[in-house]
Amino acid sequence: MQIHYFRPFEKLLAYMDYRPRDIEKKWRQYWVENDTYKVSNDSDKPKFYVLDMFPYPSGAGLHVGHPLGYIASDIFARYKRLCGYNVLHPMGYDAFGLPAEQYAIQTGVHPAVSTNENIARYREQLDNIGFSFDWSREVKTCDPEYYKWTQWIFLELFEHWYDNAQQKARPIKELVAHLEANGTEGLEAAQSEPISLSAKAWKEMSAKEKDSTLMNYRLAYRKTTFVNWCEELGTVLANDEVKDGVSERGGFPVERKPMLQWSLRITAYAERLLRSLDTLEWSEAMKKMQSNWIGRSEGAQVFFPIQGHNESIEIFTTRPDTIFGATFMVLAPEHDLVDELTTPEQRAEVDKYLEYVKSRSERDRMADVKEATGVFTGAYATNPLTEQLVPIWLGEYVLKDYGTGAIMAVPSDDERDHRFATKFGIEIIDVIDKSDYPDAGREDKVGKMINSGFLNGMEVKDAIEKTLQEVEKRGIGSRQVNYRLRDAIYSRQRYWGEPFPIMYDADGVAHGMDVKDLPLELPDLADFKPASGGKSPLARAEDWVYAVDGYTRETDTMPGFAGSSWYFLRYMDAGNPEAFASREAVNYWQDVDLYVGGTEHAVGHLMYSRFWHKFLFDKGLVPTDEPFRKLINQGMIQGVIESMYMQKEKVNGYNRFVCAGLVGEEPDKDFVKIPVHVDFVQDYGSNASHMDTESIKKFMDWRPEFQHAIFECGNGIYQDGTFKSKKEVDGSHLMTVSEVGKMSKRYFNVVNPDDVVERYGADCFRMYEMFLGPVEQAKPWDTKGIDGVSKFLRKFWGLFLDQEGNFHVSDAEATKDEQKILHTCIKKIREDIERFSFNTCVSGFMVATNDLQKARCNKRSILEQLVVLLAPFAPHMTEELWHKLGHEGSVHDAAFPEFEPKWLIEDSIAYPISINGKKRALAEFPADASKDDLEKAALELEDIQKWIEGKTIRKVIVVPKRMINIVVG
RNA sequence: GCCCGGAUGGUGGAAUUGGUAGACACGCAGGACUUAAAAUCCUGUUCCCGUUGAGGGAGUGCGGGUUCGAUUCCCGCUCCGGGCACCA
Repeated sequence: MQIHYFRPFEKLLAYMDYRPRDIEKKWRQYWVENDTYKVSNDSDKPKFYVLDMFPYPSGAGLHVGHPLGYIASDIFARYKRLCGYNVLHPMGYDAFGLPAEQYAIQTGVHPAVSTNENIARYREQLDNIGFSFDWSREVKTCDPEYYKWTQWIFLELFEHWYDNAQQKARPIKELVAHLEANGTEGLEAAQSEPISLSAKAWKEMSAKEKDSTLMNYRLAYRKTTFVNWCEELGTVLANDEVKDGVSERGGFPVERKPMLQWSLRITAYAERLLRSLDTLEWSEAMKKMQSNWIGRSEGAQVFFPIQGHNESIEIFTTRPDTIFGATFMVLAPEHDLVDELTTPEQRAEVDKYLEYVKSRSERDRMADVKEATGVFTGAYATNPLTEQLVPIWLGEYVLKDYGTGAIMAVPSDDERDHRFATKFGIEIIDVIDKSDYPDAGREDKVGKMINSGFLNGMEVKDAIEKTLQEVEKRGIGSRQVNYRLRDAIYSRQRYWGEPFPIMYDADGVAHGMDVKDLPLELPDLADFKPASGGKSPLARAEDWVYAVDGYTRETDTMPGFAGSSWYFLRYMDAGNPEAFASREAVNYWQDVDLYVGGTEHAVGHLMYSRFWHKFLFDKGLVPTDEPFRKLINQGMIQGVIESMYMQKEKVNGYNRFVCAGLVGEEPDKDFVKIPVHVDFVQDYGSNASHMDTESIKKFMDWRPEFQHAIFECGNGIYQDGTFKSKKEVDGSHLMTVSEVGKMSKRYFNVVNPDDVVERYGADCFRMYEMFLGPVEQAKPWDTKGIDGVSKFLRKFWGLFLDQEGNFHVSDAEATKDEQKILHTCIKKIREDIERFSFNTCVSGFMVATNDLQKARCNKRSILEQLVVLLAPFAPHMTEELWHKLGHEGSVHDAAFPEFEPKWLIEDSIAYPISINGKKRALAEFPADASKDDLEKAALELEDIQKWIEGKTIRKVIVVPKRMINIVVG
């Protein structure tokens, strides 16, 4: 049949031929059969390590937000591979965690079972998207073969201390040797609290005493810390789970309770963690967050002697200059000296206050600063410089774990101290005259000292230095560097985590297990509820706890960040039974070149991983001091949340839903928002979102408890299948509320990538996720726009087809214009991938495809290069085209196209010409025109003449190859 | 409360180093093809005034500033998102 020339039918054939479902399935199988993505540790090529933050496999499965970062990193990994690198691009699962345990408590399903099911589901979903992961290196943190090494690293931390002089971790044995020889003399160690000890005293200690002394130095050690304890739930809660002093789940009272817990001495590494931030290619924001988290401050440690006691209160201040204004002291309510200090007269009031503070979460205590709370202990301390007596108060705004848990309060120069003093009528002495700085705030470090004895007349900066000298001279304190960073609490009273490889002997002395006995596997349990008295569920497994004669096992488990602090190293040599990774593997892969993940891990995971890595570096186990060279943060993909207003009170026993247009100014008073499945809502996500009569019927089928409810809108009232009209209009138009928020089961707005892939194909899904916007940015998901990308892919496919829809490319030489289209595209893709701007890559491909279609180009020399260029983005389609072009191997082993600038050289350039910065004309001038020529030519233009007529030309700015601006007055 | 981000047409976004604001898409409107629909192609689409295809004004959350020129830099706000140490 002869087909006459008209596009539509011809195109129809072309598009019919592109069947993503068949193509994608075929090539995915081919890749598996050919080990296309298997990576060797033995290669002549330069290495490149692209890593994603591994997911926690939740029961809800992946939604379209999860793969965003994975797609970006996959594109980058594939790009690097095409550029000739040996690319490590692995994936695994952060598989220990609370949700699985919670689920187990509710349903009795063992966390291992549900976790494995979830992992299987994740794997299916991931496979569906066509990632280039080397699955032979998969890790699961809950796998004993994996957590064996988590336990091993913990033991290494346990067996080391930090030498501040050498600035590195050293074996405990060397510390013991030092103590035996010299006691604490000459010892510069990171420690919980300063102790001094003679060699003799050390030698005379009992095993138990030695153990607790060493705990003062170990990098993994035990100490008492405060936790949010919920008696009713029998467990410790995260700050997140505590709302207004009660548990979010159940509303039970929560109190701050001291507990003996394992901690990691991350503070020993504070300075190094801070300093090496400079060497990282992370966003400034991310570095700043880390640096703020570490919170280095220089100042003075000062001791305030307590009147009538032998002890002193140690404080740290960054403003020693203001010491003459220190009119009172505030201790954290948990401070060790509180009990001792409190006078009998104040006892009752102090106890009442302590009771109140117990119910306050740390978050509340930091957030509620408007209203100061506190109580007087009845005791006084001596200000060591003024020798005045100052009252000692307790206040919840001072936190036990920050600094020394005590402050000297200077109401004149500290906002919170001022609020406190004002409320309780404590004396305020102005010590800085700020009259030269009218804009300065209370806490600004400027002005001249007054009322400050020997400091009077000095500028603040000099006064700080002078006070430091004076403090040291008088022996009442010393210069000190303080960090906000706290040691990481490492114990969890949970089941689903790594068991500690620790056993206690009859004296309660902690012993690390022998490495050959690792992994210490989690015992099986039928009941995952916490054991009584704040004990971990593991305490129920008595056979396990008392398995070794004379010893009891630690029953707490490790926290979520344990397994995730080193997983990137395991990928280098997954499955190695001899070591966490072989020396050769670690030396070859070195570190992660590109790490992609969410900002929500800004301080937690990223800080802990860096700390562990530095420790392993000290041990010579890894060759680099930092694990993640470059970091890219992906934004969250949000969903549209649609809800209807339902009146809180029922009407004649029926629920009443009311149009958002009818609820008045303060809808929250009388109405609650009931989330509606977004699929039911017309025009969802817009101001016009509404439910018509059909939508309401669907809603009632979905939520049968509302089948007799009243639905009222401006048009009328709908109930039990009948619509009573208020006007002439028939049918409901009930407005819903549209918000942007988390994609979550509870809002019925989750979009499963499988559904999108099924409909449009994985290549389309991948490119659409990228096309949505910059990877780093949060953005709402909307499937509506996906047609544009789908159309693009079919158009691209169409370039390879003749008018009959047969595959046909021409071997004729490409024209200059065609080369220009190609090389414009190569340049853009190369540059944009390098700066992680994947959304603009997609538009670059669209532009090239549109241009080539217009040029009716089907030249092999052009299209073949474009196929390789597109391969990282659309791996399946390009693989099909590559083979159709006659190649044998995979397109993913081809070479990435090189950019040749010669094709983009222009003879002339279009210059915008502005008058006073406003564009008035556009004109082509030769590319090599001089500044003077450009100025002259611009002024002569007709369009410009009318603007400068009768005016003075004050200045002409010519930026060659850019623009011309004429300033007239 | 503290720390870190973000805000550009009806929508997602582009503008890489201070130099043509709105690339590329979605949506919408009109047209071609079709018995019709789908699909596809073409044209238009920041807003306002004006209009023959003239021309002009405003404009990147709000208010100031620096500059020949500001989405971009500085100061002050508003709103939204993330983190704040046991969610992962």
